[in-house]
Amino acid sequence: MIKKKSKRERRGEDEDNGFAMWGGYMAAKISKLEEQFTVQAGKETEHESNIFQGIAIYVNGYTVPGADELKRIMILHGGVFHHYETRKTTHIIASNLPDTKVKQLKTLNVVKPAWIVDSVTAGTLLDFRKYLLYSNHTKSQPRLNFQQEISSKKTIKEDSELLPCDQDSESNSLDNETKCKEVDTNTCLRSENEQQHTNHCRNGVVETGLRELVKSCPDSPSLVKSKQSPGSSPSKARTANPSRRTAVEPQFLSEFYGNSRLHHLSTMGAMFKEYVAKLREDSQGDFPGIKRLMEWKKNSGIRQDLGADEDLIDDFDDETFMNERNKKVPCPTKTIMHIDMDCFFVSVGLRNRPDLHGCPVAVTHAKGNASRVREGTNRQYEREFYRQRFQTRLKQRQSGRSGENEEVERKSRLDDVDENESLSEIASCNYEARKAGVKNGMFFGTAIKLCPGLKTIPYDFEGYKEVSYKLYDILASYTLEIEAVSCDEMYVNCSEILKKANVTSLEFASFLRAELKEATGCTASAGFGSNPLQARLATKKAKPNGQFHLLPTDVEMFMHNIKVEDLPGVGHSLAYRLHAEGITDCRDLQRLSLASLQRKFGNKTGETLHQHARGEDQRALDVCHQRKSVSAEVNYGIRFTTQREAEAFVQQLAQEVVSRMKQARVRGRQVTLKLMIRAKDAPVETAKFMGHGACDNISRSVSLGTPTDDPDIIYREAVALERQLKISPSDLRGVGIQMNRLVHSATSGSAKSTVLTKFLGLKKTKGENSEARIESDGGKRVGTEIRRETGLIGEVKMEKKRSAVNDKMCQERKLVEQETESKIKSFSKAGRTAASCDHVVGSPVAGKPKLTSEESNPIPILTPPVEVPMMTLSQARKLVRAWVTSEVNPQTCDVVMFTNYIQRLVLARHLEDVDILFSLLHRLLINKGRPWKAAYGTIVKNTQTIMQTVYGANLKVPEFD
DNA sequence: ATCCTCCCCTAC
DNA sequence: TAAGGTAGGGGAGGAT
Repeated sequence: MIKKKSKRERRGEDEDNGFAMWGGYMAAKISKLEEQFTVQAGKETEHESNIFQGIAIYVNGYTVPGADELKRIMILHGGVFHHYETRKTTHIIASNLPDTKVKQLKTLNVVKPAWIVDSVTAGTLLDFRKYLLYSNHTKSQPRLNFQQEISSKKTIKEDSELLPCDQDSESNSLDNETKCKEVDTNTCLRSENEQQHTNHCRNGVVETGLRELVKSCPDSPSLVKSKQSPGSSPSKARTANPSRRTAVEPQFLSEFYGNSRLHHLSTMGAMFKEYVAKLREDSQGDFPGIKRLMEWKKNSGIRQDLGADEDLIDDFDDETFMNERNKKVPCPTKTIMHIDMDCFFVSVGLRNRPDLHGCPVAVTHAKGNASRVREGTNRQYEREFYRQRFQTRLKQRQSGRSGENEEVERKSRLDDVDENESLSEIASCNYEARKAGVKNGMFFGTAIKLCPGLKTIPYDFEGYKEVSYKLYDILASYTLEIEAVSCDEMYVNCSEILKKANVTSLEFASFLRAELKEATGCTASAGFGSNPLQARLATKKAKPNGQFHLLPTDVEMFMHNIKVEDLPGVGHSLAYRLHAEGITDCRDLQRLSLASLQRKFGNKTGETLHQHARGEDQRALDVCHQRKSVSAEVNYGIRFTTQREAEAFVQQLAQEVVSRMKQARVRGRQVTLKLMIRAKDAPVETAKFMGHGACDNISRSVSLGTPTDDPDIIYREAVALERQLKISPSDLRGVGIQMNRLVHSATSGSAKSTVLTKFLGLKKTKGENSEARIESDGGKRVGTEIRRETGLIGEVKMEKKRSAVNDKMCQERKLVEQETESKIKSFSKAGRTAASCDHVVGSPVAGKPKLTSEESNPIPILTPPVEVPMMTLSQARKLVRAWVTSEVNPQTCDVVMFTNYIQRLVLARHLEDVDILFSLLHRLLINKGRPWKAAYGTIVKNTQTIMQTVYGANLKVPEFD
């Protein structure tokens, strides 16, 4: 991509090569930006400017562009990026913060990411006050009034002051009319201009309001949690149909991911694996932690035992000293440390809650122990269903195998909750709660019965991340022989540290844990051993807030009493099977021969059990991890009624997977679709609200000829697989897309994609489809009624052929198209044609092993691909403005580009942005001639097409008479 | 034997 | 109400 880029730059801009985007202005702007990034790609550390001199940001939560990108921008332009908020942080960047969080961030400036982006675009540091996410009057009256007003009139309107602050004031009141969105009447409401001006620079607030409003339009039946102040009533209208809070909603995916503990757990795990790899890459080989440790050791005087530094360790309980003698034993072999924060989520959550000190506390979404009873649910039935299926599977597995099997009772989590009690899960609970029998993963309904005094605290995902960074940063100051396990847990090869600082493992642990406590306010436990297994078991013994070194001489005895379920790799299922064999601890396990273990549990599993039972573990630390798959799946809130809804969701997932692949800089050669399907006879209404209930899991995969990160291809492959399975959409309970057989791109590490280059990258490969569509509309004047997807595809593709000879078509795009064709051919060769033109036009597919011809309905091309728009609204607005003002008549190429971008916004379900852009364009074109207005009509038409595909409805846009 | 696909299991 | 994700390992059974 970089090569192409420079070629383009040399060629100049007047050539309509598809890169000229929205006219000469665009090209000039972009090549300038690209130039910057090319330079930057070559030398990451080089500074482009010092715009952000003296600015230190901390990114809180999800932003566009993301934290990584903002970090890069900051570094590039002389600023500082903090992974967590420190005293030196000058600004917090956020797009969306709950009020409680804003309150926590009292004094600091919470600024929208557009401040950073716009400052770079402007080449100078803009006034951040215009980008404040919340002004001092967070719940300002204007907004309140605004809400009341619309609610009283049952009308939703959009404000013209949505125009970003940096815009000139050419907006006029006309906007107010044209942007009106009706809810249930045809009347539009204009709000007072004065009020709008009050709001003018509070983009965050206004946009949030808008987001909700736009979503409430009938065309996009959405339900977004309203964040209005109490008393404002629009939210009431929303709750009229509460059952719609499913994956059908455009915002579902982000809202779900934003609240899913498991999602955060996973992504943070991956994140810190990457972080360690990056630290290793960037390391200069200096480890200040070792110096600190040596200093401490020196100052702790003659006494070498741990009592030397009372201050440091008096927080720790007796566990700290439990095998104090160990420290005198020299350790000839490798020393592995396993370190793990104690009940991580709770610890982090309790940092600012001294009032809860000593109380049993759990982190959960539950607000109380009430669970609305819904018609058709039957928890006992579901529980019985799970039990029976488990037994059936067990029998299947045991058939053909020898062994006397005891019937062991298997507990279900549903056992201890009554019909109306909360099924919200406990993500983490502290040791006070554990004493009462509360466990992680338990339903709140169960937990509160076991521990009536249980206090609950909310999730704080940003807090977890912040503490994790501190944890990793501190550890990385000692060594980089680290294997990240998760956000709060890692293995560390300590051999070097102990040798260099001449300390014992437990001295190091004491020092380290005190340091961690100091830095994070949370306690950690550490275990040492000569391999990861031993270290891990040692940690288990050390917990909570302790440390333990399992010495080689003690391993044998130690292992005897370890329960099988405490061995890593032994979970519910294997533990059950072992128990059924009468094996409960490692002593039992040791009595079995390797061969018999392998016979019973499989080769590898048997061997692992055999070794682990003896405390053996040959595994080396994986310090530079490379991922093997990327996936996104949702098994919550999946309630579709139509195939179209299901496919639209698959498309969102494809997009999600792609953005993760891009971040990880990988492409995949295999697409796997994972579905959860309501089991036969399982109740339609699940016990858990929006849960998946009793399901059958199905996965189907497909190999591609070429590794891809194209959302379009992935989407089509996934949908092809889904169709093939012929599942009623209403029975779907979970959907996932996984990419396997990854190819890691070696070069892109330094050539990170940027806001604009990502955007452009898509343009270059994807321009042809939308161009075709434009041709089709412009040329044939297709009627206004909605075309069926199938017909559309055929049409589009035919038109595409014709458009290939269009002399407007740029050289480069033709080239790309050829490439695409050849790519397609290679797919066919691999036996897969879902991505090919043939398939798309609906003709039977030749040489297709899996799809029979009658199944191969054309898959709607929801092209352009659903890339999350990588340009901020503000940037897009500037470009539109520049486009219209710089050209006498619109160029086709630019129309294509703009349409493409708008379509992508629709696919990414950013209707609010689409709306704003249309209003802007409409306003700018009012006094323009016919060509411009025709172009506008074309853009609208093509947008409605994609609207139909995604939402099944048109978007209300301003029109010319 | 070895590979592939479709599971299942485990861990956080 | 509730936010049941995600990566990796491995087994069974069929294809080569």
